[in-house]
Amino acid sequence: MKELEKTYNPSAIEEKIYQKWLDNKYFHADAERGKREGKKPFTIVMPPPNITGQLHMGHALDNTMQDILTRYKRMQGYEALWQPGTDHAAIATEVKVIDKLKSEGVDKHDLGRDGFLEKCWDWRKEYGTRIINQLHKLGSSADWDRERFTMDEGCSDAVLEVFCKLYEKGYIYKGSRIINWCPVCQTSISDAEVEHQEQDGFFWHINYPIVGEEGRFVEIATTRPETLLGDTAVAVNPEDDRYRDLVGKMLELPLTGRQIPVVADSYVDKEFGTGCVKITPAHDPNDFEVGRRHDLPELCIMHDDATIHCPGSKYDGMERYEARKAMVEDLKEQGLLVKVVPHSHNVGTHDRCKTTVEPMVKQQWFVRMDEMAKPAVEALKSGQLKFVPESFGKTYLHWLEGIRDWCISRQLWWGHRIPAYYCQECGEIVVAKSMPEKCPKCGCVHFKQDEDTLDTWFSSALWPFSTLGWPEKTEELDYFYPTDVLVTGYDIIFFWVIRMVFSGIEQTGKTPFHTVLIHGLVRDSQGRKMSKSLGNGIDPLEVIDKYGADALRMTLITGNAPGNDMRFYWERVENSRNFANKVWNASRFIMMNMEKADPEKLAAENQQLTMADKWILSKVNTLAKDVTENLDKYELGIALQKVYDFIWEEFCDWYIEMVKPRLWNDEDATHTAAVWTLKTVLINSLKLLHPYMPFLTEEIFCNLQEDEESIMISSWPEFKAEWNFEAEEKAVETIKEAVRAIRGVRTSMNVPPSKKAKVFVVSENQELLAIFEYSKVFFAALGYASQVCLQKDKAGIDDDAVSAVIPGAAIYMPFAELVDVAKEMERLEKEKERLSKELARVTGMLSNEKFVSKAPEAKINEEKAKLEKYTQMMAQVEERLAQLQA
RNA sequence: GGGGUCUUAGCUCAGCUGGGAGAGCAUCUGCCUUACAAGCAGAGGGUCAUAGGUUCGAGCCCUAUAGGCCCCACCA
Repeated sequence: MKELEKTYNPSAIEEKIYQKWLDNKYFHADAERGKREGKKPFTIVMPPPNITGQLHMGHALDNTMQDILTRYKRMQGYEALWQPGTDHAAIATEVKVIDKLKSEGVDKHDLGRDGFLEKCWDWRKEYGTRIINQLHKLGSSADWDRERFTMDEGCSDAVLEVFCKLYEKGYIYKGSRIINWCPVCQTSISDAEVEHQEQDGFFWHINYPIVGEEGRFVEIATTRPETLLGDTAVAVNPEDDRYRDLVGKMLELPLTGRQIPVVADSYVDKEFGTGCVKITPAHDPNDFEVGRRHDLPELCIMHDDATIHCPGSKYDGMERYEARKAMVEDLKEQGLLVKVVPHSHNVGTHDRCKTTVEPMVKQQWFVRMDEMAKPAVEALKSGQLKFVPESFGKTYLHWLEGIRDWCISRQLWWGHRIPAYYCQECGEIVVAKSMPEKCPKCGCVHFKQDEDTLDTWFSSALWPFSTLGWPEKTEELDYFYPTDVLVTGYDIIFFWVIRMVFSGIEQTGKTPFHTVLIHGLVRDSQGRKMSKSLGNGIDPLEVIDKYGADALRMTLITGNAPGNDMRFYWERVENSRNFANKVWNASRFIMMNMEKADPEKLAAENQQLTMADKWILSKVNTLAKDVTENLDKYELGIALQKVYDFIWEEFCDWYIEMVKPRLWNDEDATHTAAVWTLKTVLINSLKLLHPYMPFLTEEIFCNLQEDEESIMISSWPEFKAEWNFEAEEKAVETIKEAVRAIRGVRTSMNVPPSKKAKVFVVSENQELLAIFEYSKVFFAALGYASQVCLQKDKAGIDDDAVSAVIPGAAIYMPFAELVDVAKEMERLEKEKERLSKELARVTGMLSNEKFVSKAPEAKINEEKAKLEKYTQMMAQVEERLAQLQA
C-alpha cells in the first residue's frame, strides 16, 4: 500500500487518472455489449459546445451535472452513454473567421465561397478540439470515441433527409415574408435570435396632407420617421368616429409626392398615439400583416446594410439614422412636423452583435410550425416530457403556443447549404439530397443550388438522433434512443429544447428524452452575469489549476437547486478543497491502520462488530439509500450535502474518534473489526462521492485496494437489510448526546482538554447503563474522562459535582476546585427553561383534542415519547437544583 | 400587456409529499489531542417579506399587497 501525502494535491494526479480512464475505455458505451449483457441503456447527449468556444463556468456546470448522472448510472450497471460533440455555430464561426481574415486584410468575398469555406474548416481544425480538451480537464466521462460534429457526414445526411421530408410534407416552404434582418451580419435571423431592449426614443408626430382638401391633415405618430419612404397607407380603426370619413381617401405622403390611401383596420388602437398609423408593410411586422390584408404594395426602402434605398431621392444611400435626421429636418421646414415627444420603446437587436434588427420583406425558407408544435405541446401535457424543475414546462408551453413559422435560411456560407436547386431554364425548384439530373418540368439539365445555408439550430435540433446514426437504422439508435435526460440552461429552451422535441417526434415518432434538467447561470460574487466586456468572468481552468477539478465540481453543485442561478465565490471553492483534503486525510489514517492489520483477519467474512461499527454501517447504509433517491429525483445538491455531512461529521468526527482507542490497543479483540469497518465504510462513501469528485475518489480507491482496477467500474452501494441496525443507531445517539453534554459543560466552565475528570453516569435504567458499559472505551476518550463510573444512584458523588442531564440519565463530574455553584445553577435554570418550553409544546399538542383525533397515530406516539423523555429530564434537573440550593 | 420566479442567520444559499428552522463563509471562546490548523471542541445569531385564509398543525398549500430578478409580447 502506498503512503499518501499529508495534503491532497489534485494537480499531481488528475491528468494521470484521466489518461488511465481513457486508456481503459471506461467511457465507452456499446450497444452490442449492452444488449448482450442485458443491461439497460442510459443516455445523455451533450449540448454541443461551439467550435468558437472556450470553456466557461456555464459549460463547467452543465457538464459536471451530466457527468454526475452518467457516472452514477454507469456504476448502477447501466450501459451509460454520454454522447459528445461540437457545433459548427454557423454565424458565430463565420463572424470569427471574417474577423480573422480582416486582420489579414482579406475580405470574405475576395476568397469566394469555396475559399472562404476552406478557411472555416481550418478554423474548425485548429479550434474544434480546444474545448473538448478543456472538458477533459473537468473529468467528463463522455464517450469521446463517438465524438460528432454537426457538419460531419452523418449529421449532414440527417439534415438533408429532414429538409427533404419536411419539404415534401409541405412543412418547409419558401416565401416572401417579413423577417428579422441583421444589417451588420447581413443575414436573416429567427425570432428567437432577436433580443428586445428598452430604448429611449421619440414619437415624431407628422402631418400627412389629405389630397383635395387643402389645409386638412392626418396626424400620425411614429418612432421611425425614416420608414415613411416605404409607407403605402395610413390605417385607422374602423370603429373610430374621428376618422370614419377619411377611410378611402388619399393622402399625400410627405417628401415623396406619392399618394397613399387611408384604410380601416382593427389592428389600430384608438387610444394610442393619434389613432392613425402609417403603414410600412416592408419594414414592420404588424404593418406587413395589415398590408397583406389590404393588398398594399410592399415597398422596400433599404439595402441589406440598412442604407436607404430610394432611387431619385436625396436620401438614397444614406445610413438609416442619418436619413432619419435629414428627413425630420425637412419635415420641420415644410411645417409638417407637429411635435416630438420623448418615448421609450422596445427595439429588437441581434443577440450576437447587438445591432438593431431591421424587419424586411425577403424571400426566405421557413418551417411551418402549427402542426409540429401540437405534438410537442402534447408531449409535455401527457407527461412524456418532464422539466426539472417543473415550472419551466410553463415557459416551454407558453412559447410553443405563440410560435410563428421558423425562418431557417441564412445568408451565410458556413453551414448546411439548402438542398434546393433552381432550373436554369424554367426556374422550377427541385428539393433533393443532391443536384438533380434533369428538370422534371422542362427537362433542362442545368441547375443552380440555393445560395443560402440553414440556421445552425436546424442541425442541432436533430442532435439526439443524428449522433446515433439516424436516418440509418443503427444498433446505437435502436438501443440508446430515445435518450434519457437533457441537461441545459434555461436560456436555451427556446432555441434548442423545443426544436429537438418537435424534430424528434416528427422524425422518429418519439420524444427525444423524457426529462429536461434545467440549471441556472453561474454569476460573479456580486450576482452579475459573467461577461467578457465586464471582465468579471472566472476561468474554470484557473480554478481547476489552483484547487482541482473535484473542488470546482463540488462548488458548482453544492447548495444549488435546479434552475436557480448561483454566485461564484472563491471561499466556496476553498471549502470544497478542504473537504477533498478531509476525505484524503481520513483515508490516509485508515490506510495507516490497515497496514498494521493482519490481512487475513481483515479479509475474513465474519467480523466481531461492536455497537459503534454497526452504528456507522447502518448510517452509511441509509446514506446509500437516501443518496440514490435524491439522485433519481435529480436533486444533485441535496445528495452531495448528505454525503458531505456523513463523511465529515458522522464518519470523521465521531466514528474515527470512537475507534481510536481500539486501534491503539493491539490486545483489543475487536481491533480488526474496527479496521474492517473503517475500510468498508470508507469504500462505500467513496463510491457515493465518486460521481461528484471522480479524481479524488479514484486515487484513494485504488491505493486502498491494490487489486481494484477502478472505482468507475465498481458497483453502486445498495441498501442492505443486514446492515440495518436500529438498536445500535439509537444507542450510539445516546452516547453522543452524553458526550456533547459533557463537552458543553466543560467548555462553559473553561476546563482545558488536558484536564481529565471522573465521569459518573447515573441511571435507573439497566439497559441504558449496559450501553454505557459497552461503550466505555470510546465514551471515556470522547468525554475526556479519566474514569467512567456507572451507577444506579448518586452514592459517592460529591454534592458539588457538575452535572448534565440527558434522556434517561444524569451525568456528574466532580470538579470540586472548579465548581462555581452560582454558575452551575444558572446553567441548570437555563436547561429547565428549555425543558419547560418543550414540555409546554408537547402537552399543548397532546391536550388538543383535535390533534389527538386527527393527526396520524405515528405522530401522536412520537409526541407521547417526547413527553415522557422531557418529563423525566425535567425531574432530574429539578432535583439537582434543589440539591444545590440546599 | 402576459407569464414565471424569488424574498429564510451579518453575507451567499439549501430546506424532499405540510408535523420541532439548516449549511458554507463571517463572528466569539477554548485547543498544535499521534489522519487532517485546508484541523478539533464549544457558542452566539432567524416574528422564514407583509396581511389574511385553509388545516389539529404552515417556511412549505391558497388569496392579496410590497419589493427584487427573469422571460415572453406587434401597441405604431
